[in-house]
Amino acid sequence: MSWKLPVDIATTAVKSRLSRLNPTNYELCEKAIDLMNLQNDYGDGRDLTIIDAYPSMGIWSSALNRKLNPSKHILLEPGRSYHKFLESKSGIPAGSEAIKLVRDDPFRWGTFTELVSQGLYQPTAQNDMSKINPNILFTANFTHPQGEQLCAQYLNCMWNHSWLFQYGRVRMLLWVRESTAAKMLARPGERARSRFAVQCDAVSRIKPRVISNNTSLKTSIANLNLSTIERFTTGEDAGQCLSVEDNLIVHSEKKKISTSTVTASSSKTGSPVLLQIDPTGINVPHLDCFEFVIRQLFIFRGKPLRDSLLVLGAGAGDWFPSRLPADLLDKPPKDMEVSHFMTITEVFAKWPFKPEILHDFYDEQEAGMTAAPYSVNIN
Amino acid sequence: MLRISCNSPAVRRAVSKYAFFGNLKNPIILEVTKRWYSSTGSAGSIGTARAVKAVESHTTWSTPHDNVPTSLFNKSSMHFWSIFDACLVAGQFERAQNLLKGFHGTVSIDEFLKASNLFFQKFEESSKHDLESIRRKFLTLPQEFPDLKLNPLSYAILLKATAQKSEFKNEAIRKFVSDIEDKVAINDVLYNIDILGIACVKDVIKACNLDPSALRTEYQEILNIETEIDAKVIESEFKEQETPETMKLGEELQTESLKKGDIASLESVDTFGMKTLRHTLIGLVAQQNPIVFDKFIQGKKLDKEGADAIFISDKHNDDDYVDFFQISKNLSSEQRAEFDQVLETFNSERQNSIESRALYSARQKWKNDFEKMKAATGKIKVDGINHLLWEWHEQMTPLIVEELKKVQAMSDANVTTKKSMVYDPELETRAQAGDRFDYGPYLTLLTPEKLSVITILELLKLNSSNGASEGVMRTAKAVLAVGKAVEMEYRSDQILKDEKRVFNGVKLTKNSPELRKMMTNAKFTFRENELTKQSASWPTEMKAKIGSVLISMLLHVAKVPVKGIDPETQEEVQGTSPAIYHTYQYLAGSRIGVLKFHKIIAKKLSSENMTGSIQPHHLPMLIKPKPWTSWNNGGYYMSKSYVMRTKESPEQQAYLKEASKRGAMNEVFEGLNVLGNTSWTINKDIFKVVMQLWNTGKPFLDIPGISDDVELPTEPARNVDPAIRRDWLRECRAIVNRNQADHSQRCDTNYKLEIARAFLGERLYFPHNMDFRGRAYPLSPHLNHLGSDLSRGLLMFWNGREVGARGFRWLKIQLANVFGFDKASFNDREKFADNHIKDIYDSAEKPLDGQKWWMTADDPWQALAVCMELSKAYSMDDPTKFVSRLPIHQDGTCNGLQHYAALGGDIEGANQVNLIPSDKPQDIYSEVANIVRARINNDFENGNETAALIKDHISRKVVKQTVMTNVYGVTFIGARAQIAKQIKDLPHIGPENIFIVASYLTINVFAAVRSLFHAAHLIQDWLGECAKMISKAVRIDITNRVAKNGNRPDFMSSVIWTTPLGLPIVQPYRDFLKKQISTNLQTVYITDPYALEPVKSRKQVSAFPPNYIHSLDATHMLMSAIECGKKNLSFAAVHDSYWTHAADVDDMNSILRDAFIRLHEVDLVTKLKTEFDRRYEGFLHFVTIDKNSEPAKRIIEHRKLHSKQLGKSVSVADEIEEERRRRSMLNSSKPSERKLGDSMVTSVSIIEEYDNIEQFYLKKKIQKSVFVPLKFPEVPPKGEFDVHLLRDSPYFFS
DNA sequence: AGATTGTCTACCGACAATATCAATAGTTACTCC
DNA sequence: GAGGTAACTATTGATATAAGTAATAGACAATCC
Repeated sequence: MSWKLPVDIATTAVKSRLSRLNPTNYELCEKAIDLMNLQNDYGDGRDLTIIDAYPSMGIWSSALNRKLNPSKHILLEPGRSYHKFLESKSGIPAGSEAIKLVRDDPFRWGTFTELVSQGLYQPTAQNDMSKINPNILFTANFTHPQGEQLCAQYLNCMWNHSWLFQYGRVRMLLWVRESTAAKMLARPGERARSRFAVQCDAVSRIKPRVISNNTSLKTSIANLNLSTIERFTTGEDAGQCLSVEDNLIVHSEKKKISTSTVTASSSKTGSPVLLQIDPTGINVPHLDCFEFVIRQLFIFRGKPLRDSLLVLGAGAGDWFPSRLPADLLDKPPKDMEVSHFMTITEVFAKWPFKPEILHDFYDEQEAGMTAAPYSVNIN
Repeated sequence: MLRISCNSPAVRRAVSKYAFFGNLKNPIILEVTKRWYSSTGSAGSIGTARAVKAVESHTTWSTPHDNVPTSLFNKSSMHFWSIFDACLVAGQFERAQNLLKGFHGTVSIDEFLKASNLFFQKFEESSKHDLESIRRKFLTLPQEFPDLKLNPLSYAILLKATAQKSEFKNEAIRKFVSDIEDKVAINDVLYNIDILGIACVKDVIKACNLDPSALRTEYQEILNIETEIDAKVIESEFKEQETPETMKLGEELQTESLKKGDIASLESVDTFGMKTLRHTLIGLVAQQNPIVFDKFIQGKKLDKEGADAIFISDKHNDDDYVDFFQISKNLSSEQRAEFDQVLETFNSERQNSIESRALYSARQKWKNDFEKMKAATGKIKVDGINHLLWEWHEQMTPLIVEELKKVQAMSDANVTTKKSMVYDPELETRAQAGDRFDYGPYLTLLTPEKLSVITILELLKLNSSNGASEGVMRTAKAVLAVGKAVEMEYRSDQILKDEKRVFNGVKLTKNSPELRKMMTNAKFTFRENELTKQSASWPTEMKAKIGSVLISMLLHVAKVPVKGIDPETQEEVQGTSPAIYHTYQYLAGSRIGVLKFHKIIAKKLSSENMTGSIQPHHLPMLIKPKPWTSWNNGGYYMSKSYVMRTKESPEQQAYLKEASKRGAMNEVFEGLNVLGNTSWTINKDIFKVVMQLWNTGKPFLDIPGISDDVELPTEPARNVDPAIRRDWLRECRAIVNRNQADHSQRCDTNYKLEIARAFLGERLYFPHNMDFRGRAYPLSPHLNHLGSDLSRGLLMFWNGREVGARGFRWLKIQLANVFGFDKASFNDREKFADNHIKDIYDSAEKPLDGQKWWMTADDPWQALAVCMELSKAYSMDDPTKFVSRLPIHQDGTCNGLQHYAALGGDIEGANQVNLIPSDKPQDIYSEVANIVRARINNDFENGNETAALIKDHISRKVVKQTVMTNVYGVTFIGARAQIAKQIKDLPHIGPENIFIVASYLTINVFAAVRSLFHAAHLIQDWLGECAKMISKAVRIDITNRVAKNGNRPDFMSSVIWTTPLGLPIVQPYRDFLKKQISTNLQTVYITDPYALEPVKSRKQVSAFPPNYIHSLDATHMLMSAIECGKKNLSFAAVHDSYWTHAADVDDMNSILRDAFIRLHEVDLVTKLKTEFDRRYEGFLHFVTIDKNSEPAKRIIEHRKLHSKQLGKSVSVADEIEEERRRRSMLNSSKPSERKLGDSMVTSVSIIEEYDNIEQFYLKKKIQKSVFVPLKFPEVPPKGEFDVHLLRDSPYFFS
């Protein structure tokens, strides 16, 4: 009951308003899956459920399906124009219970709770926390404009052990824009080092598995840092990642395909990158504080901590300097490791005058307007 | 073939005929003196190129036809004037001279002379320079700039120096006069009294034995007073408007006097005004009412004048202050007239004092409280925050002094470039030092004390402004507000200084009120002098820098005592925390800098006594506002006020200034003056009730209670479903939001009440100015009659009028109106009051302990006020003899639609909005609801399921907002949101259906409104269409700047029109050019107002119809105001709600009807079209036509050809250039060239060959962008409605 | 140059994102002819 | 002493930031081949 390649996508124009970058190179997909050695973690797929968000035409999905042979493969695809590729008539074996197309938008949290409540699958919490959750694999195409937001939110869930991560260390395989990947992968000291990357580092191991090696476009911060590419191509992590021309990731013959679906790299956001994100299952202590600390500190990402302490709250200048090592105080946040932030968080948590509300409730839209002098007098 | 150049004299005459219509003066501002196309110079590319360059060097407005000068709005010149002025006043003459050098050559010689004279003047005034060095300067400067020719003003400055600084004055003067004889006439020199000062002029007259009658006439009067007085010099009591010593720069002085405490200065000073007033009152009152008199004699706090009297006294008991209102009220009418006049004189000095000394009094108040607190040791609880403010102020001042020393050092070192700034790299960065070079001169313009007080006051005020959450405000806003406040204060100082220059040494010798009045008037005249009155406003970025320097100092020192737990010992410790700190917040991924008040401070600000924290130019006035005489002259006396709120749009300012200069706005000024001359007082009875409620700290009516700590719902566990957490977060946000809204409302109310308290028993006035459409607003923001129900309830007219029978009826109708019972006939409304007599008594007598019927009203406070009046009236034997002070409102019913109906002559529409007489008011909202209901029932019968859901829930309320906003051009989406909000709580419509139902309902409401106001919509559409054309049109007399977008030109023309009263209106909607400016605290992102960017076409279009209508309703209001002023009615207005005494309502009603008729007797729309035709004549309109149409094909061909000629692809600029060449040939004087022009082909000439090019217009798909000559659509046909009918329509305004 | 993608959606009173880094423009200092 | 260049700084421009979005329709501006 394997899933064949969809109908000849090269001849089918797909009209879509969701501007995703869809990997269309089936062979590449298979290669990537082999590289990740997924079979190792999921065995014969008998106990595996794949939750597949935004599969589009299902090229990547079919490769995954073929390779892992999951007992359930749930496709969450709200884009109507894609449905014709994902319905039984197109390559998917008719009557297959294993492959289920759900037309809800994975953007809504409700979509996932409904999967459970409607009995599409019954997740159980994982026992052996030393491994990746063998029963659930989450994959998604987050190359559309809201994709990065979803990445960030799911990562947040990882911190909170909510959403799928309440079941344990659920792996995520995400196709994201290169600009997103660059943010997530940046290491201390790199230009793109961001709050986002620290968050990733804190709770997961994250690796790019397919990247584009089109170095001619690698000037912007939106693209993967050259050193990152090197790291995964020729450097320390060589061989862990496929580095190909971007037209090999999407489809080489884009002329025949409607541009909106299969656009290759745009200079702004880059070509699609496949990320493998393995949660470490760690519980970050003082989560509220940690979130606050990194959010605030990254405002002055380039200034030595010593000079930007005030963003942590009024009077921070009196509390921290004596309680933190001098070399840490001299580091700017962009050069810090997760452990550094942890140290700062520790001290912050003990601070008696730390700001009371750590969440950012600032919201302009609805503020004011109540004291309107000549308010609308409704009667 | 259509020819554009219909610029014939005949047309011009036809146009100018419209300059007057009806009996209304209507100067259209534009005056075309030249043919526009020849204004760019000769034809041919070379000439054009040169012209283009000249044009680009300064701003151009929307159109060349209006002859509105641009030169003053040149950015670099603005910057020059502001920094030049600052340097001079700061005494940095080296740098100023350096600036002057740079200025030379970049401007006209006149402008340069002005600058040089300013230089001379300040140089002369500086104590640093002796006569010799001044003389030298007068020699060397003209040497350095040979084209600089001194004028009489220059000599006046030198003369003044000579007179003042010579040892043998008379001889020196005589010598000087004879020396300059051949260069300039001495009378011309003496003409500059504003420079010389009265004393000096007299010296000269005496020394040279001149004939004073040859001098400037308006000065004769004041000179005469003096001459008279000089004979018998006695001691003058006139108090110098001296800056109090403690406000002077210099730390020795400051610490010294601060330490010893100024209590003494607060003690009573029996001033002249006081004496007069007392005298008068003794005279008046002795025979009349001994009780009032006694009270007055014992009046404890009146002995301090002006600002001190207003602010320092806590008017908590009746005995704490003198109740002028009570006094006046109890006098007989002749006595009252006399008293009122004396009060005016008395108050004029107090007003002066308020405006010039308010900062000082605020500071005194803080200090008093501080010392009171210190005296009461042991008592930990201290009310208010004033003692804290005092501490901040005390600590901040030395920091400013420190900073000023650095600036002084810079000046001493004669640093003239930023590069040469010296700084200590240990302490600050190069950038900081560089910033000091920029802001330094400005900072020295005020004393450190003032700067510190301003900073504190501004921040406090900002906290109550909208959008500030609990103690949170945006840094950018704060920084600019402080900068602006500093500038304002500087201007006030300058005004004082100018006044002092003129009156220096002049002593009043006789204490007659008349004399003093003359003196006061003279001072108003001379307050502005030729040199300083045009001073350019400070650049925004400078304001930001100044503000940030000051705020960062305050952040540094402002502390608040807190209790905390020591982390080590776990003991409770007393400590201090920063009172304000700077941080950042995120808004949708964008970082926003904010300043946060410490919680303790924030709470105090929302609840406690704020006396002493209000800026003077935020207060009502004690005397009649200075009448408006020009765009920047009127309103407050000491602080500069502007007649229009111009949104920093230079084009608006330019038009306004020009109109003001041409005297086109005198009627507008007159109307505003009427509004300003209406005298008010605080309704003490209401105030007492409010205070009783307020002091509980509990919520009442619309006022939220003092918020305790925000209670947020408990945070759900982290690992719950994200949706739950999201909901929680949302809820928190909502709570925080509500809280912050409550907070600012409470702060705002606090301000209002403090002002009301301060003005208890006073007579007060609201100076008014306008928004850019001409609608009038009081200048004082907190407490005014435009404000909330509470504000309105607190105010009443100072003068009383016996109501009479009709007035009594109007008083009752007013009650029904404020209860929302305003849809009924007058008789029914009157009955409403009669039926509630019991309630009225109960409410009036026991507002808080009775049935509280008044609280059920729509406008409870105003209702209570009416109840109180009515109960007094009812309890009189003859209620018609009751003297009422309550403003009675007459509101236009859907005023916007009234104007539309009148414009369109739409009978049906006119009927709906009460333009046509009827025995019962029409209620348009109900009518719309009815139509909608009918439509929906019909659908329901045809089986529409959505209709079934909503059919029984269509109320007036559901449709009201949409009908109202329809006039403002609400879109379908917006209207649907409104309706969704209205129906979202209907239980039987599930949340999932709200959207569908709302959409369905909206469609029907729109349809109903359209059907009811068909004609109105035709006009609305026509206005929109015109606006669209204008904002999509290009001028061809100048080269358009290179568009960002290659295939679309930048559209630079905004919609401009003139109201029937002659007010030019310029829509300000353009892209802004925003820049990041680095300041001490953070960078701020601010707009550069002097960059004229392309218009926001969309906004221009959507805002024009409502703006036009509003400009008409503003006109109507001003016309009515003028008439009411002539008839001596007390008149106030809230846009389309006109107020007067009950007794005068009938008069006002007839006046406002007449005004409306006069306004609409003329075909305003046609007139507008004529104005547009004229103003935008010759423009090209950018449209898209069908690509496959014949003209499109021909144009494509032509472009190919053109492209070949150019050797590159044709840009829009090229195309415009080509057309310009053709037109200049067509208008050439040489027949040969004209012939050439006739035969020339451009893409526009191709278009012109088609009579009806509109047929090819296309919005979709296969389109081609082309230029067509701008041609406004014909106005929609006017209907049969005769506007005169409304004279007899009782409910037109009701 | 034309299709596609993105934004915005009621007037006025009452506008407001900021830190950082790369690239460019502008200066000064210094060398060499 | 002129000219040129290296070295440096100031200015300008581009970009990331956070992290529920929410549905609908239609015009218009911006962007990307």
